[in-house]
Order: sequence, then structure tokens, then C-alpha cells
Amino acid sequence: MPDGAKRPIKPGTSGADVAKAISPSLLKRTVAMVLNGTLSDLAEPINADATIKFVTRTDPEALELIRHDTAHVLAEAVQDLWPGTQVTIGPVIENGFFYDFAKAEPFTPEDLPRIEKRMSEIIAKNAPFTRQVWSRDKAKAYFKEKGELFKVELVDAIPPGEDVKIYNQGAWLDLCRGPHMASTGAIGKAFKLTRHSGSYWRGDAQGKPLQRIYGTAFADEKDLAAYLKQIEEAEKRDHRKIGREMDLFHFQEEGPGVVFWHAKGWATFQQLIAYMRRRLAEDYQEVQGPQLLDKSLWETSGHWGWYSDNMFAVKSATAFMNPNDDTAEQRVFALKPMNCPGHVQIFKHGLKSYRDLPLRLAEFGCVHRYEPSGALHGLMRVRGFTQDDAHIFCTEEQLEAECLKINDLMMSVYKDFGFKEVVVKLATRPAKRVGTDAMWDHAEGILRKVLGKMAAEDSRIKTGINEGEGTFYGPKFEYTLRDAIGREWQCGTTQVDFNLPERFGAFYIAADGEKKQPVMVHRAICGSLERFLGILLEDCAGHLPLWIAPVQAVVTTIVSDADAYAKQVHAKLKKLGLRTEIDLRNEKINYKVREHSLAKVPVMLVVGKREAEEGKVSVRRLGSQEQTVMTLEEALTMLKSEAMPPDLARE
RNA sequence: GCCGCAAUAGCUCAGUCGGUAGAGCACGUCAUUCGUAAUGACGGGGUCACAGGUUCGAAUCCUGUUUGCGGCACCA
Repeated sequence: MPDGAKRPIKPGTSGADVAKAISPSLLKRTVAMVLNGTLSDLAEPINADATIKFVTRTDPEALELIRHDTAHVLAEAVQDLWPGTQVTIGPVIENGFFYDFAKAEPFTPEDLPRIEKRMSEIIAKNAPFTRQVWSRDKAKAYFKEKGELFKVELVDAIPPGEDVKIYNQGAWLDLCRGPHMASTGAIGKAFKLTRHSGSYWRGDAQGKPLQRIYGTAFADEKDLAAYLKQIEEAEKRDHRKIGREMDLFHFQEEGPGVVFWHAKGWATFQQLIAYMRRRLAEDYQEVQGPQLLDKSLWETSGHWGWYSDNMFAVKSATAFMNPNDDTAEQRVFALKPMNCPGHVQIFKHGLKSYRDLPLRLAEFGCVHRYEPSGALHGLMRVRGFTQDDAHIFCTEEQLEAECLKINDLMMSVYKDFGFKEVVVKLATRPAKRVGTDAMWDHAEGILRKVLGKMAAEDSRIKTGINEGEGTFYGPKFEYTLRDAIGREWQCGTTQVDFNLPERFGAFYIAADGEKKQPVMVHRAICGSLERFLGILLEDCAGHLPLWIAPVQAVVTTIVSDADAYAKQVHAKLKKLGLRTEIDLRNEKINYKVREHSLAKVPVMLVVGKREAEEGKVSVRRLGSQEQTVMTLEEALTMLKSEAMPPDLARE
């Protein structure tokens, strides 16, 4: 027992029996147990010495069970309402659960309340969850008979030696690994179906289409309400909404997935580039490759073969309109989807010596990818974007140090932007790949070692492995950040490449005078600058740090008598290099304060008659109603130092 | 690309049973000179995403297309 007490029991006694023996009221409020550290049903027999902790429905451990049980009840409700619907899987996910159904007619938005109602009825019946272990044959025969063909497949997929477990809730049953709570009544009332969508059997777009329902559940209704409120608040931080409010960028129908950057958004974009450029100055050489290159080059690089579905091809407009006209130049170019082939050409131009390595070529490269229409998402997923890309040509021996160096830069940059948590995942060899197993073993080995070091050295880094998710040309690290509602987006990346140097015949002259193929590392810190800014906007809810804010300060007057003074203030701010605006409109100060607050200008310098006479300014910060009156000189000194980008401030 | 939903003024949205378009904010003009989140009056602004169809008549019903939103799949 958690309190250290020991109880002798007979082998085979269930958790429920143990609880009951302690006290019937304990049994009544217990929904599951942690047996030897593993969350289990109360029905689980205990066959040897064990540690037991009983779990009530309000314990943190129970949340997963509540959600999983709710998913089962959802499945029962759907089969009640639409007989003939097949059930597939219904796992617990972050913040809730989903269940996938095979149903000819898709769900409609009106179906969700109907299903919820039926679920409430099922929960009210409070049928116990009971577990049975069936033979494989029995389970297959049963599900086949019922027409549950997906369940038959799932039974087949259970590893030999593992029990085929069936959970009943009243008359309804499901194949399930468990565990579950004692009865459906333990679910309570704090559940909600949140949305529905299409999905695919086994996540395969070639597989059978399924209908998914998402929901969430909590131990009590207050928690559910708080969660829904939190989501609602987070949605207000959507970068697409903030972008409009701050007049940063827009999209329009003629340009799906390409950004119109407005003056303000572009000011911030340029600050981001300027910052990154300073961070690279010491170690990298900045280059710029061409936007269009002949299709043949992309065939050589392999991109045409692997990704032509996602590339833009370009011809002259004449050739495009007259495909059979021999006199028109029919040559096909591709809009670059990556900068690497360009960088390899630059590396190859002129003989390189081992003394030149590591050679780090950086580019703020604008790339275009023909992303599937359904993937487009504001600034986060676009068809034309700018990468803070770089390629490092180095020797085998230099690889590990280079990866660590990249990670240091990555984390330092993320810190400057205030990101508290970064998830780094190592993506290993995919099924379709180039290179020998020995090469993969070697490169993955180095990256694993580097991943371990990262986790040990920086508490902000959470690490993991994405098995089989590497690129076709090598393993990679994915650095992911989250948006306002918790969706993960890959930003930074470090990728080892077995493919390109060989395909393009890149080499350097080694110390022994022999030609040697360099190791190539792709890396991006922000990844897509568009995406990075989208994440940043959501992370700070549009309240950008002063140094990167599009408009850093607005000088605004209370009366027109202060206009001349306001202009002086504005001119001095400009001279300091601050991005400022002046608002001399004949409007009430309340109106102006409101407007600039909504536009999320970090600093307002308000001047009236008093300030003009005394050579002062009244400083008001975004998000605060406080006003601080200070001399103009004090304000200038303060703002100049505050507007210093973090890297320059460190110096 | 797949499933569902949506598209009306610059923005947020209303528009009932199919009868010919409306509000607030924004914008313009005028008045107002005001001390920290909306001053008032007046005015301009619409191919109701686009293309077909049904109908005497379509923002409204049907079909297709485009774009967006939520997932799925994809993400070099």
C-alpha cells in the first residue's frame, strides 16, 4: 500500500476484493488501481507480492481512464443510433480521445448533440465494465459474424502470446487492451464531443475512409468548462486573426498559400532576417542561389523523382500556351523547392581543400513547394516561404561537433524569442531510402549521441524518437514548437545527407591529396521564417518584444497645441532608429489609445500641453493602464536600450 | 488530395417562406481641442466568391469550380 502497510492476500485475489476487504466505502469510490506501477482494472487478479495504489476518479491517473471509457461509450452510442456502423479504434489522445467508425454516411454537425444525449443515457445505466479473455479464434469468429471486419484485422494484429481481451459494458462489447474503470457511471457528466472529420484506416490515405469523432472528458464539469474556456481564449491568439488586427499580412484567392506581406509585417520579417544574419556572421558565409534551375538539375539531385508531385515547373508563357510549337523554347525549369542543390553547385565551383572544411553556406532562400491544398494553414504551411537555410560541408570527423554547434545556435535563438519548451525528435531511417544500412547505422549513431547530450545539457529540451520518419537521404532532428492551441509545428531541423554530395560528385582534396566526398548537413533554425513568425505571434498573442515589433512606438497628442512638440519627439525617436509613428489626428486621447492598443503597439508616448511645456512625455505600455511621465531624454535612453535586439544587448 | 462545414461592404455579422441588400465598426466631410481603451452629425461604399441550372422571380434551392476553416493524409 502507498502508506507502507502490507496486507496478506490469497493468490488470484482481485484489486476489488482487496479494496472491499479494507472498506466497502473504499471500494465504492475506487475506479482502478496502480498495480506494480501499472494502471490496471480492479478486476485484475493479484498472483504474487505486489504494490497497490487505489485510484479514485478524481486522481490524475484516472483521467486517461475516464477518456478511454468515454470513447467506448461513444462507440456504443454510435452503434445504437446507426446500426451497421463498424467500430475500429478509439484511443486516448492529448486533451481527449477519438473514435474512428466505418459508416457510409458521414456524420453531420447535428449528430454530435444527438450522440452526446445517447451517451448520457448509457452512462446513467452505470453498467459495469467486465473483462474477458477470448481465444483468438473465438474473437475472430465473433467479430466476423457481427460484420466487424476491422476488429478481425485488429485481432490478427495482436502479437502472439498476448491475450485477446474483450471489455463488456452491459450488452455492448469491444476488443480492447484496457484498462477500464469499474462501470460506465464513473465517467460522469463532464464530457463533450468536439468535432468530427474524415480519417483513414491505419492512417493510410490509400486505405478505407473512416469517420472520426473527437471528444474530451474530465473528472468534473469545472475542469471541462475551464478547458473549453482555455481553447476559446487560445483561438483569439490565432496568428491569422492577429495578422489582420496588426495589419501584418494577408492572403487572397488568387494566391493560395502565398503571403502578401504588408509594410508592418515586412518590417518584422526584416528584423528577423537581420537578427539571424548577425547570428550567422561569425561562422557562415551567406550566399544566394537562383530561383529557377533546369529540370535536369533536379533530376540529378533526385528531387524530381521523389517530389515532382510537390514541385512547380515553369516554362515560358509562349511555350506554355503552344506546347507543340517547335520554335518556342520548350525547356522546363523548376522553381526551387530547396536551396541545397544550389549550395552544392557553389561548393563545387572551384577546388575545395580539407582546409576549407567545415564550409558553412547560408541563405535566406525563398522556396516554393506545391503543398496539397488541404495542408495550407495561414503562415504555418504555405506554398512559398523563406528558409533560414544552411548547408555544412564537413569531414566525417567534424560531423558530431557540427551537430552540437547547430544545436547550441538553435537553442540560443529560441531562447532569444522566449520559447520555454522545445521538443527535439530524432527521425530515423524510413522504408524508402538511399544509402547503405552501414551508413544509416553510423549517422543515426552520431545523432543519438548528440540527442543524449542535448537532453542532458538543456532542461528546456524534451527529446524523442520518430521511428522511420527520417528523410530518404538521411536521419534528421526535428525541432518543434507549438501554436496557440497546442498543435506542433516543425521549425528547426538538422539533417545528415548521404545523397547529394554523391549525386553531384562533390569532393574536396584531403590531406593525403586524394579526392574525398564531404559529409553534408542541412540545417535551418527558424525553418520557415513565415511559420516561425506565425508561432511567435501566437506565443506572445501579438505582443511582440520591442526589438522586433513592427511599430515600436506611437507619439500621440492630446491637443493640437502639442503638435509641434510631438513632431520633435517623433523626429528624435526616428533618429535613434526606432520604428515610430505619429498620430496628430483631432481625436480624443481615449480613442487614440484604444486604437493603438488594438494595433498592439508596445509603447505610446502621449504628449499634451503639460508635456510640451515641460519637455516630457507620458509613457504608456501595451497591456497596462499605467502612465509614467518622464523627460524626453530619459524616455529616449530607455527606449533605445529596450529596443536593442537580444544578441546586440549581450554585447 | 480525402471527409465535413463555410463564403453577404475593408472588418464582425444579420438577412424569416424564393419577391430584388441591412447593422455596428472602419472610411470621407463637417463640427468638436478633449489627459490615457470608442465625441456627434451627415455621406460614400455590394456582380451577395465564381460559372451554370431550376423559377415569372435566386444572396436564399440544385450542380460544378475556387478559396477558407476543422480534422485526415502529406510535409525534401
